[in-house]
Amino acid sequence: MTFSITTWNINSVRLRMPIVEQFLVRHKPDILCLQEIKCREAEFPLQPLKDLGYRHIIIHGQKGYHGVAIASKVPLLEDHRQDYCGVGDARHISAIFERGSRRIRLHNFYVPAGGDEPDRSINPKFGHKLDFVEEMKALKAGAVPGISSILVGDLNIAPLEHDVWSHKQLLKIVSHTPVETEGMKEVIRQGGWLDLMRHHTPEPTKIYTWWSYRAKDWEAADKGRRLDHIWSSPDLGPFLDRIEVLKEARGWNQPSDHVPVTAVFKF
DNA sequence: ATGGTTGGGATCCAA
Repeated sequence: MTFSITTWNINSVRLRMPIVEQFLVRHKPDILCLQEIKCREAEFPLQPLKDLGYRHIIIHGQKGYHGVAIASKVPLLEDHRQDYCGVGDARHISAIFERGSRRIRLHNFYVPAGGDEPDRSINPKFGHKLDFVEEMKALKAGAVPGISSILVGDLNIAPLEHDVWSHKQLLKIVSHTPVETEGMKEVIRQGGWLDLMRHHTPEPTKIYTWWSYRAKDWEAADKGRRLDHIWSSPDLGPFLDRIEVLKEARGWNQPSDHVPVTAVFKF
């Protein structure tokens, strides 16, 4: 039995439904996790997803900013939304699903970008990001015996040297500063998570999932970063068949600045 | 060292 799950920061789901549908028709993941939907729950375009077989949809929306959603072909059980940092942002949604005899807890995150200045004393947005990451350290992949875990999302941190186009040039750039990358490594270590993308494609192979809108020619410059992630509890590691980073989606009409990342399991 | 683009929704903020 196979199972596939995609994470994609869509940067306005209403504007980008044409490419969401294009992706789903071509790639048919069992579950699609979206971030930055930038709409309220009532404004979310449910019908096009239901028409493609994604009948189980849960949304944590917000007017204009942030927002996360899970669209699934398999039923979603025991869903909840956690308010990280207690500021009322829609940045997390979670559910349990079943695949064969397995029960899996899925978390979908949109971690704060953190602003431009990597100093919390002058940039509160960077402080918010660090606090958010600190709170994520409590999330344990093996929290409930008999239930596996998958964590996906736009985590807005590129933790490893080969997760960015230039390690040296990005050390003082928000998303790759040591306090962020060490924080993320602690979230992984303390939570007992497995970084599935690096399990499949170890360093020093470069992996990017985001290319800035600001580059004149994103493809020629290729100054990307790995900001989007798929983690799991270690028990699922042996069943990972492949990871697909759909770089071509960055070149589609009216693209997101992030591309879809898919994990395919063979159980 | 600087400025570059995009989206939402309001004429600026966040990314």
